[in-house]
Amino acid sequence: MNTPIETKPILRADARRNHEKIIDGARQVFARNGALAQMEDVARVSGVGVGTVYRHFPTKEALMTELVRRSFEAFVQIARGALADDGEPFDVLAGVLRRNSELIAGDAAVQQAIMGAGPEVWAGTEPERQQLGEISHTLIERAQHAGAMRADIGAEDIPMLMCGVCATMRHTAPGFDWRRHLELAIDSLRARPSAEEKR
Amino acid sequence: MNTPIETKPILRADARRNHEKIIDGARQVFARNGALAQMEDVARVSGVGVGTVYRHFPTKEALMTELVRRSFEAFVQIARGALADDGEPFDVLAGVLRRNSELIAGDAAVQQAIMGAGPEVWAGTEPERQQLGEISHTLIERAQHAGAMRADIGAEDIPMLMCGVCATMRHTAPGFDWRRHLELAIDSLRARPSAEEKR
DNA sequence: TACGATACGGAACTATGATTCCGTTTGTCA
DNA sequence: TGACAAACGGAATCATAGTTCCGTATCGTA
Repeated sequence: MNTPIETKPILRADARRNHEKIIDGARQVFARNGALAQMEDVARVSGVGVGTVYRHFPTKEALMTELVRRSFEAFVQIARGALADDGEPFDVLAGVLRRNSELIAGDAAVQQAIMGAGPEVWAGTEPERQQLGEISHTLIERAQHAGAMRADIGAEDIPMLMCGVCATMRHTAPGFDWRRHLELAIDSLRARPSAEEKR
Repeated sequence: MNTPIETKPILRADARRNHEKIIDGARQVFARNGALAQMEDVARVSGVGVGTVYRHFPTKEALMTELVRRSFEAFVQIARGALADDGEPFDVLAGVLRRNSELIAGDAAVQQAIMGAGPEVWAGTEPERQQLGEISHTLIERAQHAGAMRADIGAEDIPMLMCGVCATMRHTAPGFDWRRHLELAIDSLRARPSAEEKR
């Protein structure tokens, strides 16, 4: 249970180069195919052999986890930036959701991760989700304080709603429009003008 | 392209009996495991051999499609029943969503179908979705006429929102509560008391 | 009851795709 | 530049799960 000071072993130049190539290639393949991405495809698109992919990532799931984790870091950055935005608090929060949704929309693996497919991937993003939760909490409090947001909304509602929007992103049938779904979800967070008596 | 009068060949007694056993068994297995259900499991739970399952359903997907189609029939029944309900129109619609959601919550295969996993399954429920759409349309019009529902909501928004609720059902992480998600979705359909000026 | 058609069971076959293994190549350093 | 460790490539391996096949059992009928 003690952490043995994670000494990353200093990679050889070609290995370092390949590591980048693999992450770039894998991002493309996983963004398009989500968890169905195939390691052979990752290798081909990355311009290396499968063996090399496995030298850098022990399993497919570990690779996917790393990719998703990086995306979550981006979401944290965007959310963190919004903390400094002194616009109307509800709109600031809505803006974060809209911007992060645009990123999510381009990556099937991230969509699946948010939807909870794959426990390992979900667990691997714990720290980032933790941070997102704290930032959301602040943004929500501000919006509630300004009277623009329902008082009974908590930070934990946001991932749940985003999970739903992700499901719509994955749906190809006509009538499924994730941007519309997102706007409806955002509207569901708004305070109701004459509903102050909500228990 | 002509329909050759679908003469179902009159099954032998044991075959008819097995057909029921398979549907019952498959319902259990698919309800628990969704599309990950295994044909061997279906056979075992049904008390027949795999060969027999395949005699009755040509592929796993065909079996799943039939199961999901039957569930959709139940949704249609519930929705149809609501047409005769002369309660407050918005609540009538909300009631349909709540009751159908309870059914959906118990069946992973149906959740996945609604989320659009598997084009064949989705396509196989076309007639039922068609009927649901028509009924929804009526219920929505009534609620809008009563002034309780946003004017810009259409029948096609319902499956989209339900798709989102299904995603939450499948999520096991803490904080994901599909009933809460559903209530938020329902709230997003309500007319805003002082938002008559919505363009 | 005997016969032929139907239906059954489950072992065997296949396809797919993740992962491993090992002979070869490349980078680093003395 | 030579030696050795590190890293590579990709064929081979392994596991899983859908589907097929065919010898056997059962049903319906004359």
